[in-house]
Amino acid sequence: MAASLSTALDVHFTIPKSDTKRPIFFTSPIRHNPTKKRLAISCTSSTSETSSSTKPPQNISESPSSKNPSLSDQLKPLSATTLSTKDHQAQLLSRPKSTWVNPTRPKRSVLSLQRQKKSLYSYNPQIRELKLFAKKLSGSGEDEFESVLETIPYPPTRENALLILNSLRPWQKTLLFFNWIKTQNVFPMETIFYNVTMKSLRYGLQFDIIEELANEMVSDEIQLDNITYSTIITCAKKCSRFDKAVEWFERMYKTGLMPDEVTYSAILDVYAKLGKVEEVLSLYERGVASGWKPDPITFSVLAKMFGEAGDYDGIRYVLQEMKSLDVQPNLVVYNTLLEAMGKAGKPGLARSLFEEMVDSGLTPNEKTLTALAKIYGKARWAKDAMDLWERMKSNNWPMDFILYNTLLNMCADLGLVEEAEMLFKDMKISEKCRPDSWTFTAMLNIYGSGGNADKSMELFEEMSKLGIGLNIMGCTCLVQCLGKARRIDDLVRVFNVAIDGGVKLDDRFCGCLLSVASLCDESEDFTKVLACLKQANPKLVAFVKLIEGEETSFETLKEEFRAVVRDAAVETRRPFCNCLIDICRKRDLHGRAHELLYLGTLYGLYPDLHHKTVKEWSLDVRSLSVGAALTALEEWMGTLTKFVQRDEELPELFSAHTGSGTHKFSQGLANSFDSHVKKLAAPFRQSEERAGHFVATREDLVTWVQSRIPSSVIA
DNA sequence: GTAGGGTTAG
Repeated sequence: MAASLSTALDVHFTIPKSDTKRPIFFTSPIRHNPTKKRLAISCTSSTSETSSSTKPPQNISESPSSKNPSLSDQLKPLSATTLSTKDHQAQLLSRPKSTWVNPTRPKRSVLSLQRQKKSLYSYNPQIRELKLFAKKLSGSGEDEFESVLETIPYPPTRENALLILNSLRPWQKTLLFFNWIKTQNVFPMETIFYNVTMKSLRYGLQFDIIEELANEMVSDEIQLDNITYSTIITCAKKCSRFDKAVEWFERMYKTGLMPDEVTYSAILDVYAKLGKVEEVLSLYERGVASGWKPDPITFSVLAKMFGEAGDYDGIRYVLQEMKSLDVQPNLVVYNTLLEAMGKAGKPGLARSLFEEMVDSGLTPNEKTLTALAKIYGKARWAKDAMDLWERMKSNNWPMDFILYNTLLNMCADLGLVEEAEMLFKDMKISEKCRPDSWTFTAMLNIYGSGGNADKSMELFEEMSKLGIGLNIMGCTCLVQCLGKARRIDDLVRVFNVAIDGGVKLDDRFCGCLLSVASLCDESEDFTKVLACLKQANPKLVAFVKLIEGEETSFETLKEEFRAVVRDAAVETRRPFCNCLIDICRKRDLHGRAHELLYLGTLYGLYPDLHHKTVKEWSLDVRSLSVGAALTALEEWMGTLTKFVQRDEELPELFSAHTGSGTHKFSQGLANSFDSHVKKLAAPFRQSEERAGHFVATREDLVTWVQSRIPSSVIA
């Protein structure tokens, strides 16, 4: 992966294929930077240095083949004057790691340390009337535009036109006005007119038009400056046209223009969003080596990138860099770092970082608190969550609707029903944070997980009244809850409302319906649920019918099961199989249940079900439904019976791992398992040392197995 | 939204 570092950068900076020159620019800073250690951590296969050593020695005197010099070409004078080709090759050969830095010359810059200056506006006494006119123009219809244009209160001089252009929106209006100024021929078009127009186009995500304008600038010989390039690059990024962002960055270098720190951090973010971590680090380090002191925005870009990758070492690197460069994180940087800590699974460090932030005198905003609430919820840190909540209230920290909804999700994670109800009430009486579909989904999750079907249905009715649509997640929670409460008629009603509301039913939802079907005792209910499921997934229902058919052969079952599994989303395959086994057991089709468990194992849905060491054999049923777990236990006992019959060697200990289910709402697989082994009088007992494990000794198990084998068989 | 760069939800 990391072998791509030097090659990828070469490509990005458009080094002609025929040109094998390895620019010195690409080799220097890493070796001399403290981040080398960090690179070594993040590169598992090789570092940039080893990757460069895999390249053939490169001829630095070779002339570039392209007309417009690339960045590396621009830097050619440096390399050409400091080392002859021969010397350089000798260097490369004598040192497998080909990094070389000229000790006598300063490093060549990759960015301009001076930010581009903006021109100052002179005061325009007609500002009020011109802004009013711009507002009128913005609000005019397409067909009125020209007639409104004629009412322009002052002649479109350069300053007047710029003022209007700056106040126009949306982008269609800006573009119309921009084109109109061009036709007036009152003054020559300058870069700033293009920049202002492009900015408006960027709000409208109109990358293609921006690119047209940029090309027009090139052909009309109007200079593109750093503001033009950064606008083009960020627009391409917002439109997910990353290739275009990189392309324009390269073009800038080729024309001989150095990026300033704004353009530079914009392109860093492009590489970051592409997940090109090594490239980002390399660019960052070269910038620093050029004398650049990155600002908080840059660190925010880096932190976000490492957060997305869940890379804790990277997050530490960002913190360390800010410290060593003496850059104080601002609120955005803290927010990004907190989010990143959450994604890297470090709730404790997020907590200390938050305290550090507060101690530094910063006041958390909605985003800070949203990040923390999410982290504490996912980590199931109820105490910290409640402390945070208290502080939010006593300090009057800001709230918005996303924070409210995140807090509700946190309540769902922690099983805090009353607290959720309080928040929900707060939202209803608030001005700005009225409950939306996310809010109701969170509440449906909370009541649904707690098995409160009455409250869930109240929410459902309330949503209908408020005209808030049910989404697929809320629908799934509701159907699951109603299914568990055996309120099948309500379930069908909800299902129909969802269908009418255009909810797109996914495999998870189908799995949920299938599990409800597996719970149904009454065949009438079973039929109703399958009728719903048929609308979402007719093949699945056909397969259920096939299972029930006595005449269905194993071969047919196998083929059709394969098709069902193949068509299902990966994460729903095992749940589907679990539910199908449950359905079999519920309908006394035990033979089918065993066939399905076999097929599920055959198609890899139950990897790691069995584990064997010399001393212990174990069965891990944690990812199985109750029916599937019991089927697996029976299957296992059958196998052991054969072992006993054949007098084969057995380990001292047998164990079954059910898990103990720490979540407040989790339904105990352990309990069902316990009652089943009691029913079978099997010698498995819940282990006191190992939570969530049932254990049996060889002696007890063999005795039990023998007691079940008819004497004729033993004889 | 003062010609340009970074952060919030299954």
